[in-house]
Amino acid sequence: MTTLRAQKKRQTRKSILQAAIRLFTEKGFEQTSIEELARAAGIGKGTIYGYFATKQEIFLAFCEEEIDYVFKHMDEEVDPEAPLLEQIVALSMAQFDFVTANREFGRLFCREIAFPRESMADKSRELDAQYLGRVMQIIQRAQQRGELHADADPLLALANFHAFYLMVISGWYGGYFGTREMVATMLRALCRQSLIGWSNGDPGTAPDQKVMDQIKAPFAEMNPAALDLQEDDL
Amino acid sequence: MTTLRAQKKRQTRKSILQAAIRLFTEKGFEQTSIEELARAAGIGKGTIYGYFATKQEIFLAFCEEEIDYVFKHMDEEVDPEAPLLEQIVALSMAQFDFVTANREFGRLFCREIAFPRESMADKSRELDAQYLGRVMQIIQRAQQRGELHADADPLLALANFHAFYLMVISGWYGGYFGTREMVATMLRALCRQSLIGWSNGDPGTAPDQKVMDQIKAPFAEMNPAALDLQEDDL
DNA sequence: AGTCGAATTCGACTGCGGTCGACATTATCC
DNA sequence: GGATAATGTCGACCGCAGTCGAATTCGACT
Repeated sequence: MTTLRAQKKRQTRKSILQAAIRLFTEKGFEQTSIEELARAAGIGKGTIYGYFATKQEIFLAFCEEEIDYVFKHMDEEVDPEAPLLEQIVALSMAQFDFVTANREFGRLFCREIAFPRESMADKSRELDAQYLGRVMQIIQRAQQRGELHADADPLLALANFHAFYLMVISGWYGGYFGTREMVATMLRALCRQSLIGWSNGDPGTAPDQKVMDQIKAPFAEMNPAALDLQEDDL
Repeated sequence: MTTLRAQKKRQTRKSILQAAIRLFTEKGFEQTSIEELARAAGIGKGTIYGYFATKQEIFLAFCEEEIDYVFKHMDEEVDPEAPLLEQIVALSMAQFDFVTANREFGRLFCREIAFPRESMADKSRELDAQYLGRVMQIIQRAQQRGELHADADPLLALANFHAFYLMVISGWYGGYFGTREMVATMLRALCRQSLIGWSNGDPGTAPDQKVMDQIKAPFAEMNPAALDLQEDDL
């Protein structure tokens, strides 16, 4: 018995999401007010809060829709028989491209995923499970075909690669890696280095030294220079 | 010639920061309104915006004050002669303890540091340079005394360890690591594993298997289960 | 000292996220 | 089918971050 009420509710929820997709894409998340969204969905402002508790929650629902779409394509782009390093880098960079397609959007997304507020933790975990699950799959396949040590801990490997992914995105937003190429190079260098400890045989080609130098340039002065305290207290 | 104006300006800035430290500590960042802050600092609301462009900026300035204080103590706790693994873990966990002393505060801090908005990028870089600089120092010392391969790239090592730090904090906020012990164990396991590839000789004792199992438990079902798309479109 | 321009202070005002309680619609029970 | 409870809907309203222009204070120059 799908009651009339339940039907309407689903319909309204969909209207909101469709309006969200349109407006967020058109004018961005922060630039779209709840009132606007409600009007576009053909309902009153207060009604929205019967479906989503906060604006952030609408954002996450929006992401879910988008990311479903993206992952469908992503799966086609990663060759399941390529070396582990290549698969990891390809998948991570695909995710990176999606996230940073719109800088502003990506920052909000990363914040919500990496450091979710209590109330969003479940939704957030659900979302990056999409990504983590795929990495895990890649790792397990690599282990099955003997590319990874048999006694290597897959979960530790997953955490390892996920850490690198997080770091390069953070570095991108922090301005440490200015270009996509630098991000890719750094990611690959990190994964490769760690695979030396994890894998049997050659983990992959070394990173491009020119790009690495480019990355390093701004860190020239980071030796012991970080300690200059000001003294103008009281 | 320190003009009267400049003196007043510095004084007012300090009043704001002192009020911020008191109020943010007492009732939290989100619970403190700009108006309140202004009143506590003995000035009008609008005046604050002559000193800080946004509320976030006040937050970062507040963090700066706090973190200066924390780092002074932190330096005393890390033994510069201990094995690299121990130093990295000790420093990272000290930072972790500081950041998560107040869960709410820490989340805002991490978001601002890891994924800063354009306008905050400089301030944000300046802040984590405090942390990164110390890690770098530890790495370089380890390399000098031969614990790390001479041809290991220090910057890559820095990125490597920073990635792990970011990941465990993110995991903590995402609810993957419920306790401090789990965070420490995971961090140590990751660092140790990567040091196998980086270092000469034994990188350190293996992680506590019981805690690792504890961490793994929730991931039992993460094999290929991440792919269930809903089909209620149109 | 007196005057003018620049810097600073201030609170009323705007816009927005989120709440609330009055009202409307649908389900349930006799 | 009619009465009552449960569930949805709505926009006026609240609190707060950030803006703006009028008013005030300060420094420089005569």
